[in-house]
Amino acid sequence: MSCDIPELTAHLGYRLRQLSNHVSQAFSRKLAAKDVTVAEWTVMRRLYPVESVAPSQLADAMGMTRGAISKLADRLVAKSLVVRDASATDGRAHFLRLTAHGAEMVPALAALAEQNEAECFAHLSSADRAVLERILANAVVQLRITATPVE
Amino acid sequence: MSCDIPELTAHLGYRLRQLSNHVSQAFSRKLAAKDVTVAEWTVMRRLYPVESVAPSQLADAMGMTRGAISKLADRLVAKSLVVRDASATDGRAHFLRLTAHGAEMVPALAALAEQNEAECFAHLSSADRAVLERILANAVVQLRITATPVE
DNA sequence: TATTGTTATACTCTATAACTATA
DNA sequence: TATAGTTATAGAGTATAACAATA
Repeated sequence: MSCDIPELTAHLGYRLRQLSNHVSQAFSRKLAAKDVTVAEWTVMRRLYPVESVAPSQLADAMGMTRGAISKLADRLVAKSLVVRDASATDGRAHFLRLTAHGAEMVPALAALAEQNEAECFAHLSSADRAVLERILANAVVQLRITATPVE
Repeated sequence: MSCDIPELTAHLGYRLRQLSNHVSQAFSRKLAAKDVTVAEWTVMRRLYPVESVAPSQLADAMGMTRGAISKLADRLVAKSLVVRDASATDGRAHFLRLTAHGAEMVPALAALAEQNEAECFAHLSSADRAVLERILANAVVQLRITATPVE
């Protein structure tokens, strides 16, 4: 026989992706009702508590290229959720800022995030939930993961 | 203050996506050296132990549309890793099958999967690893997740 | 009519690299 | 010359829907 190859399901990476995709897709469907993608929500959530952020800062924080952030910002501007401000001191620099309309939407979107979280992890015992939280947080530190997930 | 919104990092879904993206992207980079994507590997791994599989079966098993499977198959055929056979009994039906070249590649690709798994989860204690395995496997059952993850 | 599979179209996200304007 | 940001291009993935051939 030629089957000395482990099953796909034997890999933690496979299981992780399976569950993560399910959770993200469920969230994506909820956000779609508000015409917002997960990437757009993540930007909005990051802009919400601050005055404004430079695209380059956002790119670093989210582990995306500046080109990708530019396109994301284009979509958010087209939806009137975000505006671009020119810097007063540096002719090259810009800042992204939530519009009043964008800021108003954040609590509702955050509620969808909470709802998704509740639905997807309702089956976990509180002990399992705590363990999973600890393992995931620790893995992010151990693997030196800095990027914000988008997909 | 307007900050009654939970941090992004407070969500299990966020952490899960962060780790899952890291693991998948690391795997994707390893596979790229062999000019294979994660989705292509998953198809190859599924074809490996069997004679042949219909595109529709593959679509169901992987949670993808038939159109998506068609495109994936096109790429695998273009790379001479897979061939399409016509069914002898049903003029509509086709089957996908690994070429000799494709089958030869599977063990090397499986080794990359093992290597990625080892690198990404080396920091886990064996107890944590067992717990994570149990939690993930149980979540897949509880949430009735049937699709093979691709991204 | 229903089913198999392909094809067309469109959208999101990704990356590299060329480009503009400014420092 | 280096930097900030945009834009162009290309590729992989997603989905819906139209289509051909066959059952």
